[in-house]
Amino acid sequence: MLEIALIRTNADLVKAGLKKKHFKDLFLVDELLQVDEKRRKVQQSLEEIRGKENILAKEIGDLFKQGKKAEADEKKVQATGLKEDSARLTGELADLEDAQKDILLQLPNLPHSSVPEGKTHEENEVVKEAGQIPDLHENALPHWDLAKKYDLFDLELGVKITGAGFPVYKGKGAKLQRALISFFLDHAIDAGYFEVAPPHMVNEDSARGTGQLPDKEGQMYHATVDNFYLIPTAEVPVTNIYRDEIIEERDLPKKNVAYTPCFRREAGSYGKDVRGLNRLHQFDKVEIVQIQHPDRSYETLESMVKHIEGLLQLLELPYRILRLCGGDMSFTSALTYDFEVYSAAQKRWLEVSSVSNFETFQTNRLKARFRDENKKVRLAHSLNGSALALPRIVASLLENHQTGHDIRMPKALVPYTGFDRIN
RNA sequence: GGAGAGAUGGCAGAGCGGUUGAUUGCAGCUGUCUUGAAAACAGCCGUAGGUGAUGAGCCUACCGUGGGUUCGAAUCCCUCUCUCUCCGCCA
Repeated sequence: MLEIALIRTNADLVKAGLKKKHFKDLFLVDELLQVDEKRRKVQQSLEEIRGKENILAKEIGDLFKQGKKAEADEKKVQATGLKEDSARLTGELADLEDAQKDILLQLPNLPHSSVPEGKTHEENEVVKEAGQIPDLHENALPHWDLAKKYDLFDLELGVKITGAGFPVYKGKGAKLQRALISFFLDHAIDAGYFEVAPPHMVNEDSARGTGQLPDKEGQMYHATVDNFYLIPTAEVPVTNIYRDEIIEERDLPKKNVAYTPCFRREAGSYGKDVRGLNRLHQFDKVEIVQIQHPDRSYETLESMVKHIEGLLQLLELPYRILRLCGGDMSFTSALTYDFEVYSAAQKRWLEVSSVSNFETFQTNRLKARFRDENKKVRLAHSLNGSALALPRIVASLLENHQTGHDIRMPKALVPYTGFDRIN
């Protein structure tokens, strides 16, 4: 959620940013300013009346103590008269506040100045491409066929137990999951992240805090009896650790890493995008989250990019880093880098990580703040990134490292898997 | 799931219809003293919104949540949530 103060003082800047993000309803900004002005007027009149009511109430109390009942009753009549006005204005104010919030929730975050112009993913900027794309033999198999050949996971079995998009990992496939999770967690801990294992379900407040609600409830599984949501990413429970908190500046940055399964309904997906492990309803992911001082959040973003890049290098996968253009960025992000690995048998790039700086967009809604050197309470910046999401890493690991008679494991992973090839 | 008790500022803990945004203690901050520290003493010490200059000051709101009663509610009534104790069930 954008800060109203910024919109009030820099409406043109806000509009320019929204335009870069290809946000259509620019008129909302002016509408918001009008509502805000009206709201403040109503609030002022209401507070004036409330002030009078408070004074009267106090006077009545004093009169009663002095035993001057008649005078007190007279004041009571006055106070009752004020009540009508204040009740009316209270209702008006609540409506205006709702209207203001409603518009505010519709406005996406403003893009950072380094965000490239553009509307679709085709205009994303390739910042870097690295690693060797393997020259596979002709009968190289896509990962879903490799899974059958080596008995690594079974999607049909998942359908029987649950439904489409819920794979059953088996044997070395299952162990590979466990190995990757430990591998990712250990490297994050080495990089100074503090591990947390959060709940896999969250309440409504948390879902609202990170922006899944009110808009994206269709994306989440909902346990209606208890009104809990299955998390679509660890970002939700981990970032909510800092909801309604004020952090001392010396305690920044807060660096957390968490492994969780992620649950996404992914309504409307189809075709080659969902084949094999390309898109699932349940998958495992290790997520890194930071709460940082506004002056240092972009350095932090770069360090997160470096961390993720290091993981891909250790896994010996060909990858590229994209800086997303304004139109392709998420609603909440100010700057996003996507990481893609090349899946050599499918011959396509698969997104395995997305790392973003949200600046104060999330923390404004979360009320995640810090106390700066002048004792002033300010909104912190929040950042997060996948490090990494497992299924597509597995897909690309299997495809890129297949030899025809087995699949080689990258050296860095062997201590975790306990085997150096799948055959 | 059943019965009971409770939810107040960073923590502990008063208050139970009228200068209570809230006694007090601890923690924290500033000053005096000290070479420095400790101790002692004095002062400060919640958040949000509005208005001011992103200052001072002033105003309003907030004592788990949402309603209600009243001129006035942390204090009374109702709803929900959560915590604790006991019983039941259980990985």
